[in-house]
Amino acid sequence: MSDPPASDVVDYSLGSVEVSLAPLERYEEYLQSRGKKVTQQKKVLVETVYRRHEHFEAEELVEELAYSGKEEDRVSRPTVYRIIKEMVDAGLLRKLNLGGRFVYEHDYGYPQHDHLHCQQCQKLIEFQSEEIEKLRAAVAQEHHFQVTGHRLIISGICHECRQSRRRRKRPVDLL
Amino acid sequence: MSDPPASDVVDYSLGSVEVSLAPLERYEEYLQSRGKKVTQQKKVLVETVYRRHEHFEAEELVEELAYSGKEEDRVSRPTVYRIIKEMVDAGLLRKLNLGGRFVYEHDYGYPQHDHLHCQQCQKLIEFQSEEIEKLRAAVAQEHHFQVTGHRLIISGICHECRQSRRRRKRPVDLL
DNA sequence: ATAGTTGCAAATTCTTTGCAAGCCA
DNA sequence: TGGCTTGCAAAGAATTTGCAACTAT
Repeated sequence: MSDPPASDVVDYSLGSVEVSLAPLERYEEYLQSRGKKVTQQKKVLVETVYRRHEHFEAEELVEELAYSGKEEDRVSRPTVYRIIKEMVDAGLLRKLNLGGRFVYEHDYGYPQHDHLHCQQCQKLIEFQSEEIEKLRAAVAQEHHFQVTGHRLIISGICHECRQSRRRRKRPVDLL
Repeated sequence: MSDPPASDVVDYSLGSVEVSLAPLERYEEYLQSRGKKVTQQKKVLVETVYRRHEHFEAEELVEELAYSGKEEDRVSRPTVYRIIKEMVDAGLLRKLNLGGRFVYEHDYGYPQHDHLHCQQCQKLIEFQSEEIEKLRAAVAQEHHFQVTGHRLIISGICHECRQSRRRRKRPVDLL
């Protein structure tokens, strides 16, 4: 462990949302409300996951925690999976599907957003748009559907990859 | 096998798109252009998948084809997976992620659309909206991103499930 | 004390691969 | 014929489960 983020505002790419509790506190609140326990492993997971704002896969976390510095901070594979799932339920993490792969991202203290997914370099670019909210509401009303959320992933080729492609496609390079 | 659909227009929920070739013909065209072969198994898969317009999972198809009527129409598990993948590449099928599960749907002769996913009964409701096209284009331009497609799934509770929930929640039922 | 938790090993689920035999162009 | 395909059995990757030991409350 080490100093956990004080609380609220952090400097993330899309900014952040005002939250009154730090992730760990919020998680503890969730756990207590369900009669679940706050363990060393859960603290390690929250700390590790919130130490940086990046999308990650379950197995990446498993590897990182299998050989982490202090022995007391090591968490087994099954437990990593169990806790990740609990964190998703708790609203701390969000699970995304990228054409077959699952990645997780912060879902607490972070604004609602969607993604552009580069099929070439696998990069994820976040963006926000209020239009989607409206669209959601309109479609939902039409179908008497009660919306709880949505997932929008726009796929294609990012700026950088387009440039390298263009470069590779120049006549001179093709000969 | 049995009589394959004549060609173009069929009566699907969202209507259909004008296509000049029947799915099988289109697939054959794809195969020929790549020096791949048109086999009995591939014909069976296309016929089975296009016989009805429903979302299905790979394993459902495997089971259906493992015990199908005529012995000559049986297709092994690995082959079902291989051909499904090829059909996706050929543009006949589209692969969707539903929070952990993969389902496939027709992607040829069928209009572009998105889904409402009921978290209660797992039902998928299709809908169309031109708004998304605009949104896609706008976001893409802003990020110099070249769009090839998108996936939007709005999740929540469908009309029917809302009603049964409401019923279950009436005071008299709660006591 | 006691119910939730953990790690380990084994089991599952879904999908893919190696390879010899078979089939289409 | 020659190369793409198939089926079978086995391998894999990702995730989950049974269970005895452990720990937070």
